[in-house]
Amino acid sequence: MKPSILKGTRDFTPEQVIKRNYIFDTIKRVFIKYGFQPIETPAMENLETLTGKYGEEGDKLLFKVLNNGNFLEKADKNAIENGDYKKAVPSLSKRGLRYDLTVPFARFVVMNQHDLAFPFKRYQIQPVWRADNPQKGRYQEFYQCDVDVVGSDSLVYEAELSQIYDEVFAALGVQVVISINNRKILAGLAEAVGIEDHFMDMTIAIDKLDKIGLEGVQKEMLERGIPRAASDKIAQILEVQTLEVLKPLLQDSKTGRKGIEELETVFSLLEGYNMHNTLVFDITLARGLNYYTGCIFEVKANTKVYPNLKMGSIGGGGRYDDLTSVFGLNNVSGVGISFGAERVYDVMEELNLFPTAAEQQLKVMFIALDESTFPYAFRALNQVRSAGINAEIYPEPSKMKKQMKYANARNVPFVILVGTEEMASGKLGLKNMASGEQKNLTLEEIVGQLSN
RNA sequence: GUGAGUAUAGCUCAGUUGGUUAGAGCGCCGGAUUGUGAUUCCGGAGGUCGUCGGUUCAAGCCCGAUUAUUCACCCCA
Repeated sequence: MKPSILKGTRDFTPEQVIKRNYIFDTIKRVFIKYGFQPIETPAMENLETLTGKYGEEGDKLLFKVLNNGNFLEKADKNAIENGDYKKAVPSLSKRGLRYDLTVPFARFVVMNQHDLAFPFKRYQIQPVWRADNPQKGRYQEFYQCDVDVVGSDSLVYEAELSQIYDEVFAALGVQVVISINNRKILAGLAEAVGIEDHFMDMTIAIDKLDKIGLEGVQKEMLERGIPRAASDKIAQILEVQTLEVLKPLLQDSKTGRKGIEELETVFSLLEGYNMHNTLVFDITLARGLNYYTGCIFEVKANTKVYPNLKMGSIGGGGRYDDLTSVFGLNNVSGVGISFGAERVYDVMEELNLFPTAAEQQLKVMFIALDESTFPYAFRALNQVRSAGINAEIYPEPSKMKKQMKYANARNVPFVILVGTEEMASGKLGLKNMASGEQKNLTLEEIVGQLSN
């Protein structure tokens, strides 16, 4: 058969894995620095745990796992005959692949609530799966890197999460714009123009602003049943750039005032912190997910610095006051952000931001020239390894040309040549593959040189 | 789920209004050089033109279907 891999999935070459780990390691280091602890959850969850948490669209994109054994026996035959596939699903599949890391985390918190110290700060770096059609920067299997805090509504965490975004992208060398808004401000906006019942429609439309423009947003709002007078007013307010200007406009809305106050607190906590990137209040930031209740975040590569880059958001998050309640634990507030590692990778690749040093792992390769020197070279290899140097030996003493070619293909910085002369003198040939320079040195001298 | 584009050597791609034996660059293998890779020179291998069907004297090229893939919409990281 012809080998192939599934749509939207990828194999990774050693070079790619090394680069991906560079991103993961950088993110992890910052998470740990801010006091977050790692957890892991299974790739598969009870389908029931996942369904209904991401809206109707999300349910469609959930990967469902077919039951084992004779799954037809227990299938809901009525539903199947009536063509009601949605109703038939629970009888055919009791498991699904996780769609994000937040819902499994909420499940985890509820199940382990008696063993956790609150506020509980966790990070989690694992793959998730979505049956979405792939396109640029979008895959069916991809990693998310999440940090969340549950069990506190302190705004200090919003401030910390902003700093985490800032530090990670500073460390990776990507210049970003971190946008921050507050769902309460959007709620206040809906209140101020009298369309509380169309709150969702309004946020979905606003969320598309950078894609379809202000007129497009107005059009979308009209299509979604928001009266023209209200949409005009909203459009007007969306042009507001600062909290100071916004404040009087939302004065009549208690929720709106609270949202502004929260953002002011976050900004004041961050006073004196030396931000490497841009953190901006952006009233047009909405985020589609409707479980957010407070501050919301989104990160994009800075288009002023990289005008030709075409990539959507590379991170997002926010506060959700009641995520665990669907699993039976009420009044536990959480706030968290996520890094889209795959998109960060694509951005860094496009901008050529990976350090070349990260690609080199093997330091030296031994080349034995004949059968009699091979065991000698192998023992020398072990000594080099004992000194903590990454090393290997070409598996057979074949033609030097062939061995050199392999070393070159492997991108090894040094080779050590071992022939009968070298074995007799105890001085091995250390060759620098980049410069071509070659010196005869004792094993001790070689170890000393390679240890630098 | 909806729409558009693409499918030719291991990779990136040419291929004329349909007309002899389908090409290039890179890579791969061998040699120049039996103790030196990357550079140079010489030689070589490698294709059911995604798949199935149709039109035609003749199809890589035209038509239909199908699969894969890319991009966009919806939604999202």
